[in-house]
Amino acid sequence: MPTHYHGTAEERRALNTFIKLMRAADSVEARLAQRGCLDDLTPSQFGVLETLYHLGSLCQTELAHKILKSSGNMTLVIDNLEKQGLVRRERDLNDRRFITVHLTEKGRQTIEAVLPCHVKAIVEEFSVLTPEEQETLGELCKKLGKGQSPKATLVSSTPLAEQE
Amino acid sequence: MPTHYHGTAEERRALNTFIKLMRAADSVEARLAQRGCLDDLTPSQFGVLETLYHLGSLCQTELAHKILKSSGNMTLVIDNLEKQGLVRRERDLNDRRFITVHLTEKGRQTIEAVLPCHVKAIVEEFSVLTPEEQETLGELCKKLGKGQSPKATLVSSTPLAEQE
DNA sequence: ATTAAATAATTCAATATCAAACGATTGAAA
DNA sequence: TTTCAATCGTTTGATATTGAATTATTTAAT
Repeated sequence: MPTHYHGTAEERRALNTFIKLMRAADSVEARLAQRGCLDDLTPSQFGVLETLYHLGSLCQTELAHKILKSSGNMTLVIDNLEKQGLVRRERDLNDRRFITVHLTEKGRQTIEAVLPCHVKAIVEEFSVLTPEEQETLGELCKKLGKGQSPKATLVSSTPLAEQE
Repeated sequence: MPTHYHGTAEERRALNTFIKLMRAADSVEARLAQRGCLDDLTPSQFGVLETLYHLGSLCQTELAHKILKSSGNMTLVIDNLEKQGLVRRERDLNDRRFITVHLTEKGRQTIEAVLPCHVKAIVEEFSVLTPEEQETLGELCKKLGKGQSPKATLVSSTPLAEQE
């Protein structure tokens, strides 16, 4: 029956902050998912649709970079979106290695139907913080995220709002 | 060629904070993973081992609750840990519905070998923030995470450090 | 005591996710 | 021009993840 972690004050502070950060991110994400705004779309699917909607057609590698997933994963996500008729693949004629992914009309309608509800939900989630607190949180997170390697998550990494 | 999201100031503030929060969480998590401290352990596997190490033997439902995953998922994660000889299942004799999961000697050695490196990595990640900034970040995240539904992530949800 | 509701773990189907290996294509170097 | 390196997308194998259905067991209610 071992006891809990004990370390220096510095270690405990970092660990506590780490845990709270992760819990906050997960909590918000889970509650957003539970609201059901995203309907049947998985987070990655939503991320792709939203990215295409806001940035226009992109190739798969760019898309993977935007939602910060692997290229192999992107193949599957696009596959599933294509099955649902939400996106369309188009081989690039200039450079046949590339495949451009387009939003279909149905895809556009889908993202437009989902977006307002999702934005509203996010605003509600953050309403527990004052505007100033939100600014502060944003600043601190930015510093923390800045590190060396760029990585982020699904929905969160999409250009829903601009990163400065 | 649609443009980016435009909304009220309130909406943009919430969206920006949301994105920065998610990016920060993902960045930190990804960089921690890249350091390779966790060796071959997946985040969930690490979470289970660490929870057992710090809290002692638990049944699967408790374990699932601790690392905030579904019970179905827990079955698989424990399966894989058992294959590696890191944990051991034991049917509860008083209530045969329960299965207690124990850390094996090999499991204990594994988590003890991995933990110091991981803690060190977390401290390094958060060293971009001053102690005060870490406290502030922790406070704000706590408020945000407090919401109704409890949810968190793998490693982060483990009792590495105590939640107050 | 028998039945009904609740709970624990498992299973299943679908999707996600990565890393690594691979095939196709392109562009640059020899 | 031929070859080589780089890049793109796909495939594969392993693990994760959820939600829903299922089985086993226990507890509570009748």
